Parts: sequence; C-alpha cells; structure tokens
Amino acid sequence: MAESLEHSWQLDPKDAVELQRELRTRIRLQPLDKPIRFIGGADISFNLYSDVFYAGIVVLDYATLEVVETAFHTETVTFPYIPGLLSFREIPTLLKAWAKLATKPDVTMVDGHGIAHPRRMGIATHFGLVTDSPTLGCAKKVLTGRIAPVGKEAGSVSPIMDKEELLGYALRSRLRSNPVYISPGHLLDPESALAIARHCLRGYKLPEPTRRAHEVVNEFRRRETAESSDEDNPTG
DNA sequence: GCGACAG
DNA sequence: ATCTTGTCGC
Repeated sequence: MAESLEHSWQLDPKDAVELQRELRTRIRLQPLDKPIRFIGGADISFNLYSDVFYAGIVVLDYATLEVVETAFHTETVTFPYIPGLLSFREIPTLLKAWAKLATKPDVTMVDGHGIAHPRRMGIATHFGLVTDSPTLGCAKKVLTGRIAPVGKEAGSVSPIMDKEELLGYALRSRLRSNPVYISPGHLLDPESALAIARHCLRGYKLPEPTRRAHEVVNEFRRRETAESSDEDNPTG
C-alpha cells in the first residue's frame, strides 16, 4: 500500500538535495490503474521581485476539458529559486490549494518537469509523491537530458534521453510553436504522460490543464493584488 | 575548468 | 516567473 510522504520544507539546499536522493527511491512509473474522469492543472504566479506566491489548481472534465473546479491559496515563501530545487519553493503553497479541492483529480499536470530532472525529482514528481497521486510535468524549457530535433509538424515528438534512460518527450504541441517537454511525475509512465498531454491539446501551445491553471491563477493574483492596493489607497 | 540551468 | 502593443511571418 502506497503512503503519502511527509517531510519538512524548511531545508538548506544541501539537505534538500539529500532528501531528493531519498525520495527518488519511492518513484513509481506505471500505467494508471483506472480511467481518467478528472484531470488537474497546477501553477504558481507572483509579482516580479515579490515573495508573495499565488497557487492555483484547476480541475477539468477529461472528456470535455471544461473547468469544473478551481482552488487557490496565497502566502509568502522563503525558499529561493534554485534550478533543480524548484519543488521546495513552489509545492508548499500548491499543497494548501490542493487541500481546498472538493474533487481530487485522477491525474494532475504540473507546470515544470517530472522525472526529466538530474535526480528525477522535478516538481511534478515531488508533488505526486507528497499527494500520493498520479502526476505529469509540462515544461517550456529543458532542464536535463538529450533531445534530437523535433519535427516541424504539429504532433511531432522526440524522446528526452539521459544515457539509455527515457525521461519523457519533447512535443510540438502546435505548428510554429517551440515544443513543450512532457515527463511522468509519479504513478505514471512516459508513454501515458505523452498520451494524456496530447489528449489535452486544443490548438494552443500549452495543454489545457496547464493553460487554464496559468490563466486562472493570474486572474487570482491580479485580483488579490488590486484589493490590497485598494486597502492602502482607498479611493471611495 | 566551463557551460547549463524548470519556474 | 512578470511587465506589454504592436508587429512580422506563416
């Protein structure tokens, strides 16, 4: 029986890396054990130079890709942005939004990488481990791995490889857009992650879960930012 | 030693 | 990650 992993998020970068090496042994890459009815999209937004984070999670009906639920949370973060340690900066806030969801999605797409990470512990993987739920990562830039050029046609893919290990796929999600990088997070395998990402394409560069999460969390941040501004500068 | 480096 | 309108190209 799988267990959800509990651990501190207040770590020094060195300890965070050590924890990643331990958590790595818990990753399970496998097909889903049940059909997908709901898919989640998770994203973080913040004002430039600010450490006030806004987390948003959307739940979409997998068949129609319509948003059926949203949850948000905002708080101040302290962990710095360090490539390879993104999860320690963003996951705590995401978890508090996750806790507010009435419907936990069957699989969640996280903005960033899954196992396409130097220690296989990208934010999507880490999020899947701590929530004990299937996840995949959708990133806009490469972090690690070798990738042969992706075909120009929409739908073209090229594997993300580290030596002989398949980490995920670069996917040309639409014509004339740079590829997105899809990798399994936890409780999913590379092929399933790719199939899910493709299912979620609707003519935009980003798959719907990530695209909609980014959209609603930005609306949330701008709304909240405007409110606190009003309190300091009442207009009427 | 040098270059790369998710959000 | 975020700020931003128009503009060039397919």
